[in-house]
Amino acid sequence: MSRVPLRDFSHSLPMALLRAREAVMSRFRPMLRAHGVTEQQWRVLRALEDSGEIEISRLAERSFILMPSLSRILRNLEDRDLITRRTAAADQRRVLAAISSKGRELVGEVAPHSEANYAAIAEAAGEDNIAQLYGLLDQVTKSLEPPSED
Amino acid sequence: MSRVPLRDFSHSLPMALLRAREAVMSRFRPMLRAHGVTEQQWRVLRALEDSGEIEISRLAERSFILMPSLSRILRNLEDRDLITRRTAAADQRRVLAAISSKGRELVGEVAPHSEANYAAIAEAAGEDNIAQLYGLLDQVTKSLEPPSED
DNA sequence: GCCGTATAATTAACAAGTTAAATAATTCAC
DNA sequence: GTGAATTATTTAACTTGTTAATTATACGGC
Repeated sequence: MSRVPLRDFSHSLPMALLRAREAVMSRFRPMLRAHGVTEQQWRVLRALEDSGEIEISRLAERSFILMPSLSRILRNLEDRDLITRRTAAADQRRVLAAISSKGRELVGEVAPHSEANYAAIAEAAGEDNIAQLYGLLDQVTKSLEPPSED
Repeated sequence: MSRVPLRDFSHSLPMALLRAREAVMSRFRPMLRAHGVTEQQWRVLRALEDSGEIEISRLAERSFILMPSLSRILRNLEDRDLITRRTAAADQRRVLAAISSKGRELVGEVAPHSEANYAAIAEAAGEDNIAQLYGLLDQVTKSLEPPSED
């Protein structure tokens, strides 16, 4: 009575993705920490600088952070005067967030280090490997997304 | 005075890896939840079934969970009688963990669903895309790991 | 045998992930 | 216009991630 052999534990796709992500992020975290921001706080600041004032629901999509987490992160960043929040005049359910000048300053300080890290990573892993990886990740991600309901 | 343009926000490697992982995990989480385990608890149970009784430091490596998190997870699983813990006779600093019969039962229930999910994912994304992705992830991960200090 | 150091595991403290519930404002039907 | 259903955000509760500190045991030189 052969038991169904479980997939070799070390070869699961979620684990492989987690490992790769950790390999990348371990090169960023110390630098971000030195500037007093977490990975997610950095994602939010970067997204806000990109987008300008934006509804926080859309910010959640762009930064790929769930609303409950984002809510806490924005409270933190607001308390540190790195962002501002205000309710939209037209629809008072909506909240608009924007990066502050202090926030922009911080991004300006961190960005060069971030770019340097990306360059180092590209060099270590090989530009074309990275490019190929992007393509494959995008493709697999899209193919796994739930069938759009229209 | 052109400001250094930041990498297009939507195209960062950590984000791409995160998105892909989420696309995969969103197909597992509801099923695991229905059986009362989190993703990480499942990783631990699977690793323990694979390895037999094992030092928890090695368990941390295999399940890719940091020791403080693992400590809490093992307490939880032990409270639910899904695993057992004992200190090693030879070196009392070391703790050995093992899956219990109740834990094995749970794994037996969940495993078929897990396998079915993997099959569905492979079908949706394409077997060869997945295989190629594994290879690339492994390669990039290895190339980014800190130079071994020997 | 004793002391300093190293190692294994846990605990602490704070941030974030996940699911569900609660709040508040808007819209739509009537 | 009033009330039910909908939508945006926040809060709640629990689990995990991350870094630092603490505890307990083992080892090595003396």
